[in-house]
Amino acid sequence: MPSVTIHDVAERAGVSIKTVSRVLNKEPNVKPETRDRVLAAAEALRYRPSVSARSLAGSRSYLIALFYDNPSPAYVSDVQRGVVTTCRETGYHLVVEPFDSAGADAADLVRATIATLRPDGVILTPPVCDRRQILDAVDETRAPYVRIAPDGLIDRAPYVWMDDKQAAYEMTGHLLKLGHRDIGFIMGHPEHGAGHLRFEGFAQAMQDQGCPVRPERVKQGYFSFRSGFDCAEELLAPKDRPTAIFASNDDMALGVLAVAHRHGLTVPTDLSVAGFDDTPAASTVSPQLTTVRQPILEMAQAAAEMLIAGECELQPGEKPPSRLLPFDIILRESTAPPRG
Amino acid sequence: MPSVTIHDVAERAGVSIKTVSRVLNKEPNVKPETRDRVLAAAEALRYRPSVSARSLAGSRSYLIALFYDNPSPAYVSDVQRGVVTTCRETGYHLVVEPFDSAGADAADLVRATIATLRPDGVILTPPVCDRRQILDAVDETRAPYVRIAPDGLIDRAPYVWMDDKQAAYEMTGHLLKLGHRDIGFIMGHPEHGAGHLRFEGFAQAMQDQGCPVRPERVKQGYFSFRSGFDCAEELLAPKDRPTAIFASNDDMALGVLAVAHRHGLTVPTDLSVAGFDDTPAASTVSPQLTTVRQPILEMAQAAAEMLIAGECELQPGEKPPSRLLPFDIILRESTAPPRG
DNA sequence: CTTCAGCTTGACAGCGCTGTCAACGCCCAT
DNA sequence: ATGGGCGTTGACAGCGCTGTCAAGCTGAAG
Repeated sequence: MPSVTIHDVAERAGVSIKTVSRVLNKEPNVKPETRDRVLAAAEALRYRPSVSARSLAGSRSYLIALFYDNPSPAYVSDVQRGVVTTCRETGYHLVVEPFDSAGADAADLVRATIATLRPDGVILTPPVCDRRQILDAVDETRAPYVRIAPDGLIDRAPYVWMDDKQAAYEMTGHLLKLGHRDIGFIMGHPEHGAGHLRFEGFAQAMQDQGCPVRPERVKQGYFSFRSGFDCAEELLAPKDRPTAIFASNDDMALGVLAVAHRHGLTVPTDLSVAGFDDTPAASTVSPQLTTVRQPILEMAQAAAEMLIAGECELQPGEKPPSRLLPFDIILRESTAPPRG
Repeated sequence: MPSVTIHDVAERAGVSIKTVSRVLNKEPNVKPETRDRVLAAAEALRYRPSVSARSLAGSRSYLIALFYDNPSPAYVSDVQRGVVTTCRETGYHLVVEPFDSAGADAADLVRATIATLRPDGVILTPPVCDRRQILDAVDETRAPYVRIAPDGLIDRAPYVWMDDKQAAYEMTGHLLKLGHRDIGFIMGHPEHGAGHLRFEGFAQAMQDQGCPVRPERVKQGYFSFRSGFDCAEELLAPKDRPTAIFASNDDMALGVLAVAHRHGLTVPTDLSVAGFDDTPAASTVSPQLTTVRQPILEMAQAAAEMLIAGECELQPGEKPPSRLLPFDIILRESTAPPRG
């Protein structure tokens, strides 16, 4: 391969390869003039250090590994873009490992991948970041890792997150401020922690405004369009129905929209609907959905930053760091004051 | 790091590291008994060769790089899963590089990434695989690469594809067989080649059945929901309207559905609608969309196979290989015989 | 003018593996 | 018996870089 090596740069700059290495790694104690010569030579030769050589010789691999298991493609896509954005600034690269995190050999795959790649950091998204077996496997390799939006196990390892409860609180507040008093809520999958937090936020907001949360107004969904549809059917069929419905995610909110439509209810005039996640569909449907935007990209960026900065190489007993990122309440067409 | 090296395995098996290397790389001329001893030792030690060391010492990096620029998340997700599936069987890993392929520094990014990573293969998806600048950049690095569903430049480099024209031909045939004679067509983005091919397939099918393609029935869309919506508006507003509409992709077909709905038309009774791509939304909406499923995952798998098998390391003048994969026509609820 | 700290630089030894090449032993043909 | 071919194995030299360590130099302090 006709590739240019550090040697070529050293020769052209009239210094030793070690000095080139110093300059490229921004090590201190290099005379500015020397630095400039080296930089010029590297530039002229379009020199790019080999990741393999660096990782073999040094203590960094310039690789971040992302393990994920089938969250929505849009979610994964955002995560990847976020991570890569950060990586670009620092010469890092992202290796992706989609896999079945519930499979029998999931932990082995994680161990094997980390062992061969020796990434400087590992990123885990839900639901991978909530599986003990996987966390154990990663721990075993001693590779630094961050979890994105983990559901509990807060003290165990570093993570980045957004405040689901607060977001649900504020969204409910929005509905309340609009004048709604009778609000239906569709819960998320019982095994998914965020679902629970969102309900808590809802309940808290209602309580703070002196609005009772009527049990028959709260339905158990599963984050799917279908479950949203079914819950909405139960909520909207009776004569006595809520003036607004807050679904724990957009897919279910879409189900609510469908049911409202079937029942001849106009959204938002007859019924306000709020979702959560700001999925692409949320702004495609008509009326466009009022929802909560999760800072997915930002969380991913933050995760990569923490890893690359070395913030996740913990001493035993050290408290794992974490970062909280702000969400956005996206007001669109599906919410309005109640009729009358 | 307390990681086990090839040395440890060699010691445990009582052979030289070279022999371990032979066994792991499935080189010939190793006594079966020796092979077994080595394998047992490697197994016992849970040995995993270091990708960096292998790539530095040998001629393979065990890395595949995927460059992509914002096709839909679902598309990218499928591509990645396909590639990774193949990678897993052979100890390869996938590095992803989302980027702005139209940016001024796009080619540089490609060059730099390939130079530092030295991947054994590069995969390019639309629209990246259609940009001359990018192809030139990859060529320059002499890294083997495959394009997924490229739009032309057929002789230039290896690729995998599906027959868009034939698929559109067959889908149109389906509509025709149902009894439709007056079919509207919504074209894709003019700069996206698949769009053109799909139109050709449509036109060909119409012609073969002696159905004239009326110019006012063909609208220029841009693959977006919005553009589909607008085109459908033009198609459906007049009294004289087609009995079926074939949109070049699902997003636009969804737009058609929305317009039909606004106009009080029932799909498929009053209007048949066909899409292309089989996006997730296609089976979520009501009525579910009749569409064409692209073998995205399979194309990605094939691409990785070609790369790993070395089929893409071409001699100058050698004809680039390609693989054609079969699509599926997915018949769902949105198409039916025309009224009366 | 000497001393020593501190800045700047380079020599050198690997990192963990593969490619090359040579050595060894075996079996068959002569 | 002898030579040649080939299956099997290991020694060894790097791959392109970083970490270590020491040398050379400078300038300030004594």
